[in-house]
Amino acid sequence: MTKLSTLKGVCDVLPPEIYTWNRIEETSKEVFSSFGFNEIKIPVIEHSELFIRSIGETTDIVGKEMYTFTDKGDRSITLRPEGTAGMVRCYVENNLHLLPSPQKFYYYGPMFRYERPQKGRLRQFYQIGVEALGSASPLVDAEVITMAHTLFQRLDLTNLTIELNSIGCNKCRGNYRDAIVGFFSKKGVLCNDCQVRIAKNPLRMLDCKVERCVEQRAGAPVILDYICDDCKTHHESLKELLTAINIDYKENPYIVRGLDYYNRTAFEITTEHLGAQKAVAAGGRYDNLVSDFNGPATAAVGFAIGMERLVSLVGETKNQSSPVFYLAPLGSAAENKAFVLSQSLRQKAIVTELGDGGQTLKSHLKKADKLNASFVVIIGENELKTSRALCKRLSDAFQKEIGIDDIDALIAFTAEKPGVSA
RNA sequence: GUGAGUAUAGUUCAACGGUUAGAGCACUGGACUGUGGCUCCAGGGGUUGGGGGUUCGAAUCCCCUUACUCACCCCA
Repeated sequence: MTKLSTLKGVCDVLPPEIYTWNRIEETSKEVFSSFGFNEIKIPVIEHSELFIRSIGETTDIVGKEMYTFTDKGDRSITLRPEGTAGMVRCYVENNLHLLPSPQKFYYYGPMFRYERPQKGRLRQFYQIGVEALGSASPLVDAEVITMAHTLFQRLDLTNLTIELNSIGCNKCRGNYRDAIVGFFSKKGVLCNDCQVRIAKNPLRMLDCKVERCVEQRAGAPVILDYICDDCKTHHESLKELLTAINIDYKENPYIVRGLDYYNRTAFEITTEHLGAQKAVAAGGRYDNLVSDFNGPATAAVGFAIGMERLVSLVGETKNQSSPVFYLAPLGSAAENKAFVLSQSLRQKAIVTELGDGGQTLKSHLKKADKLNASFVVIIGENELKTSRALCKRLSDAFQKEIGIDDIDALIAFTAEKPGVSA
C-alpha cells in the first residue's frame, strides 16, 4: 500500500493555523453585517453551462482549469471555480430582485481550479465572496471597497494597496480594444504570448513582462482616455467617495479582470508579501450578468478574498480554548469517577480535559502543563476513600481539597486569585 | 502546458566518494515510588523519495521516474 497523501494543490488546515481561519471568518462576519450584508450558502457543484456562459468560453478558467465531470444522470457537472456565477444563478432562480435593492450577500467556501500550484495558488482554495446586486450607483462600489478595507484594518494588516481601474462598458470598451490593437500592430515583433493576446485579450499585453514588449508599449493608449462619459462619471464619483473617507487608492490602468463578465470598476487589493500572487482580494462590477441569465436588468458589484493568501498575512492566532480543568485519575475506579465529573463540568460549558487512569501522576501533570490547563483535579485512591478531590492551580502550585462532587466549589476555586488564597 | 530548484528520523537540518548516516526540536521514560514547567541522563525511531547504472566502496557521481517548491501562463 502506497503512502496516502493529499491530491496535488490541495491541503489540510490544522491547528494552530485553523485559529487564524476562525478569527478571519468571525471578523469578516462582524464587518459584513455592519455593512448590511447577509450570509448565504450556495452549492459547490453547478451545471457546467453556468460557468461556461458567465465566465466566458475563451477564458483560461473555463478553457483549461475547470474540474468537470459527468454524473450518473449523464449531466455535465463542474466544481465551482469562483462564486459569482452561482450567486447570480441563485439571485435569478429565487427572484431576489423582488426584494428591496440592492440585495447584499457574502459567502464562504472552497473553489476549484485545475492549475499548477505555487505560492498562494492552490487547486482547492477558499474564498470569502461578497456581492451586491441591484444598484448601479458608484456608492455601492465605494461601500464594497470600504468594507474590504475595514476588514483588513480590523485584522491589523498594513501595507496593503487598493488598486483601481475602470474597464469601461460594452459601448466603449471596443474603442479602447481597437486602439490597443492598432497601436501594437504598428510595432515590431512581440513575444509569443503577446501574439496570442493581441487576438484574444489585447488588454493583457499591457502587463507583459518580456523586456521587448515592455519597451514597445511606451506611449500605449490609456483606457481612461477611451471610456465613455457615463463610465468616466461613474469612475470619478467612486474616487470622490473613497477620498471623502480618506481611503487611499492607486489608479492602475493595467488591471484587467480575467473573467468576461466584468465592466466599469475593477479593483485589486495587493501586498508585497505574497510572491507572484500579490492580490489578496479582487473584484469589480458586472452589470450585465444577471440579464445574461434571463433575469431582469440588474447592475451588480462584488469581490472575493483569497482565504489562504489572507491567512498567510495575518499573524498567528492563539487557541482561545485551552482547558480550565485537567482531570487526573489514578486507576480505573478513579477514571470512572473522573468521567462523571468531566460531564458535570462540560455541561456547565467549562473546558475540561480528561486524563487516562493508567497514567502516572507525573505524566498527568506534564500533560496538563502541555495542554496549558489552569487547574488539575487529582483523583486517586486516597481521594476516592475520602470523597475529597485534590485541586491544584498550576500557575503557583497552590492546591486544596474539595468535595469530589462539589462542582460549585470547584468553579469557585477557579475564581480565587493566586497568592491570596485562603 | 513551459522552465528552474529541491528530496536524508515525526519535524528543521548536517554528513570531502570511505567505520555502524548524525544533531537540535518533538515524543517516551528515568533522576523525583502521588506532584508539572527548568535542568541532567537515557530510549525509541531511517529501505537517505523510488528504480537502474558507474565504483573495491554511493546519501554523495550519472540516467530514468515520482513528489514537492518556486517562477511563467493565468489568477483569489
